[in-house]
Amino acid sequence: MEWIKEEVSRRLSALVRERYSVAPEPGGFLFPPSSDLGDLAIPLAFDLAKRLKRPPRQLAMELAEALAEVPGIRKAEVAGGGYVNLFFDRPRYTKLLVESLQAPPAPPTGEKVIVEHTNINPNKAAHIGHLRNAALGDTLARCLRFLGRSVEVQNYIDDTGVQVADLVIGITHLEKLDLEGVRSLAARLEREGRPLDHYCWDLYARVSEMYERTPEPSAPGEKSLKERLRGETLRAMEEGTSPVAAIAAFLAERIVRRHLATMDRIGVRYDLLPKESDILAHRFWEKAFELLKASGKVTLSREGKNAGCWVMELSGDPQFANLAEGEKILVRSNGTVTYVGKDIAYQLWKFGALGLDFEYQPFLNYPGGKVLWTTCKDGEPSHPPFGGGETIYNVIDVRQSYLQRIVVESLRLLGHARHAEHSIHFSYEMVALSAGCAADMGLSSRQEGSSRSVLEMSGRKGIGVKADDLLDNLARRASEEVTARNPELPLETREAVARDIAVGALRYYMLRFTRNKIIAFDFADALSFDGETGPYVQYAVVRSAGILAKVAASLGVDAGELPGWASQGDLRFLEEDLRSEEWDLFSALGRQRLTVEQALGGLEFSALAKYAFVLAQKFNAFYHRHPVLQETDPDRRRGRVLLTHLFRRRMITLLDLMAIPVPPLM
RNA sequence: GCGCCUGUAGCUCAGCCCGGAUAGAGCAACGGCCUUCUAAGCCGUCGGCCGGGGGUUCAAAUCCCUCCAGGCGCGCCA
Repeated sequence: MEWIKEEVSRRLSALVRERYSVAPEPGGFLFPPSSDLGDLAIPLAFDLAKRLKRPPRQLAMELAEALAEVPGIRKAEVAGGGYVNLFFDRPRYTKLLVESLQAPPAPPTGEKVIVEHTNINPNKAAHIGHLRNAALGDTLARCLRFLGRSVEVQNYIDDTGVQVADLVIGITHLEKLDLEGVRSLAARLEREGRPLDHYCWDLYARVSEMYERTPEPSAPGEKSLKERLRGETLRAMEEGTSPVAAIAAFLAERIVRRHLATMDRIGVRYDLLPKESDILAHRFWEKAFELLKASGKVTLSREGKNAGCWVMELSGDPQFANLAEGEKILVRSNGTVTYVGKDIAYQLWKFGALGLDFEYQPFLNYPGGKVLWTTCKDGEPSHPPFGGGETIYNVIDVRQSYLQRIVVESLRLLGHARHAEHSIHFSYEMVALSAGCAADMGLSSRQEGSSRSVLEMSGRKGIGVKADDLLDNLARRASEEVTARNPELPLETREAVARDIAVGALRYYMLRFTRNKIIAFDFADALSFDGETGPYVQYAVVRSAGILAKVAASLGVDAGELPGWASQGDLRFLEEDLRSEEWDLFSALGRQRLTVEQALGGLEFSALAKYAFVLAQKFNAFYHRHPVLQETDPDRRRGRVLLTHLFRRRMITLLDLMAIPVPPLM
């Protein structure tokens, strides 16, 4: 696809310049609605018509005449009001497509990209909203690598925040446990097979309930129970030596490991876990604060509402117009730094613009040898380089847009205009529970009656669907289906296939919606394996393997020899039928790279999912109508084997970008 | 109040950035296809004032303005 587009673009530019004496504009390409209308459509004549004041159809005729000469183009037709539709030389295109399979992947370029995603507070189990974040972030990282970028994936751990503090309060005040008690609780839960993070999900919700039950302080100025407990606990956590701090550290680490296990189930892994406690310990904020003060944009507010706070001046953007006095507080009047402040420091470090670094140690070894590192106090002298990215993607839900804007703006204020340009907030809408789903769970959604109503999940209230539970449900459903179809297989095999299907269904579901659409989560939708779903796509790929295996067996050759055997055929039969399903699939398979580039350009990975689905649909249409094994014409038979092989190879690559596994059977 | 997002078939969504060919899928409903490479499949039928109005244009779901409905954000929380 690429070679032909480049050549056509070149010809068009030259033609426009020489014959019509106007500046060539990078004209777009379209794909005709169906491949019998052509393989590539050029709407350039419409644009020229406007500029030259000539009828579009006439111009299109002239363009078509010139383009018919391009090597690789079989013919050029004028259609509609003035489209030029190009028909590729099908055998030639197909040969090039097959050759492209041999091309080695591009080695990573030196320019480093950092993708930060997941970022779950380590005080409760991951829910399906976190799965959307991780699936998007992971697909982004995989696509960047596919296009040859070198990528570092970070999962930021807020191990010193109020959320962890609240959990600790639950342990110490509701469960009345000390450090030893927590350890034995964790051990007991493990023996019983109950995940610690699931237990904490409930406990955290109980803490919120307790706060709500407690009456407000009677005297003005008196602190509420919540404020008092949080204050005490956070202070103890910061001091770092108290038993409370040890409880917090123990729970946070155990829960992080649980999150990593959950994410590993869906194929998501990380390079580094930067911890908030280490941002504080390595004095990142102090350094960032110096820089901010030196810039003159951050000053101590002496009067008004924000008196006693260090604030950053923000103006010139209507979004910031609502800030009290046009300033954003970075340091509170009690001397503590806000979340935004810490995030500015972290973002500076990610660009290598802070002048400080963390210390590092391995956190765990993934099966297969990959090491996940974490920041720490006394690190190992030798470690891979972290941070210092050229471009940073922060995968964070859309509700944080405002804060992300402030962080980017602060980079600009510090004179890092280029870094500001390369700070990308990859935002997406939340996952909420559909009205029906909420009702099933005994909850009521905000607006009864309205079909679009949803219920926002809330970790604080314990409202939501846990990631593990959804995955378990999917695997159970898949297992039933696999067993119904393959009762003779050993249980172990059936379960392994079921796991692949569960992951495929989940990853596809999380990707199929555009990112600014709220996912109204519904069990019926998420557990469906029919139609536009992961299993539909997986099934097509599994079928392709089945067909290839049968062909290889009937020929008495090894499956590996099939591509060589198949490419010896004469592909001219593809030219015979304009509406050939075979050609339609070959043609679509050539758009893989283009699709990945467009998905990345628009940060819209639903396009990738859609493309995989369309390919699967086309493959289904193809093999239902065109038998491979029974075909008697030797060239067609080889051609169809080639097509099946090409489909399989391309789909495996494509599905890997979304971490959708390809099961050995279904 | 200000900012952002959403509104397309009964339901869930593509298409909108960058205007162009009869507005596409999936689910649901209905009717067909398993003695022929796995029916998680295939084929067909039904279903649309593209939220309303105005404008720009040869051409608008797509661009501009405006209104309506819904969601989110705007903390010395994160």
